[in-house]
Amino acid sequence: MGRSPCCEKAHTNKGAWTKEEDDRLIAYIRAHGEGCWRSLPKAAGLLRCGKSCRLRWINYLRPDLKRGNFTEEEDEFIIKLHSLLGNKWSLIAGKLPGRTDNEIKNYWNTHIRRKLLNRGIDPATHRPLNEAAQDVTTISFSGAKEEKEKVNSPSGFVNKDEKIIPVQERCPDLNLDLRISPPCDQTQPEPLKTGGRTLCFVCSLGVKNSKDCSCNIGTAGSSSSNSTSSSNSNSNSGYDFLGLKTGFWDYRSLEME
DNA sequence: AAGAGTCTCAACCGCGGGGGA
DNA sequence: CTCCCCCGCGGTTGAGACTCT
Repeated sequence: MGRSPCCEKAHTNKGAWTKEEDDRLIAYIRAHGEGCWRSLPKAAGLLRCGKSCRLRWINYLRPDLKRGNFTEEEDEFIIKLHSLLGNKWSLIAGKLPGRTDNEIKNYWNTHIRRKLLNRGIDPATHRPLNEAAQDVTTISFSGAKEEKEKVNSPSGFVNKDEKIIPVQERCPDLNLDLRISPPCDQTQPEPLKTGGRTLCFVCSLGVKNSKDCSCNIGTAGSSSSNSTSSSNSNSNSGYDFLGLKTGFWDYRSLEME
């Protein structure tokens, strides 16, 4: 059972990289370029697996990396992107030149999470913590006793930080918590404008030719007939980013997936 | 000064998806 | 169409650094 290992573990180094290993990796990639990580270690004379080489290069050795502290602007940008994209660290990193997904993920978990909590904002949903207690109906397959625990909890919001005492469930193998709530923010964010034209959020992120484009700039030249969700959704209704019309990604609507 | 506790972040792990055979 | 290989992603871990008592 299980997957075969990505490489011969018995003959590979693990743990922190040495200066010599770094130098070998840099020299090899400078000479041959990135790619084919599987065969790279052998070719470069490294006793590492390809994944480890890739990670080391992308997260630490790449010449275009911006080392150093995150600026306040970057903080806010990450928060905004996270509210829209969730834990899609690679997508977020793609919008922050010189930053890596791993770096942003670590920074989120160590700094921004706490920052948002201090502001009274739930980092997972980007909603006020006390607001989350209201207007959320939880349909739970677990016992009524647990439901009572939730009601009595200060926030009433269910997440892993809250110690909900498990009780015997009616369906021990099935744990589906479905929540229904109204959209958080009924007001639409102000669309960006460039040169007198209004950009939808997708275009403002630099995504080109997206079917989710609602301003017809990013999709200019492409047929609009094949887009049922975006074409009929947007003329006046704000963003339809990834199929969501509200301009605010409500993760609770996705939790049941 | 030293031990305990906490924080940070580089690195690892396992999984899912894309693409070629 | 299916299988297999490889890449890339997100979650997690743990060693070292830092702070507190």
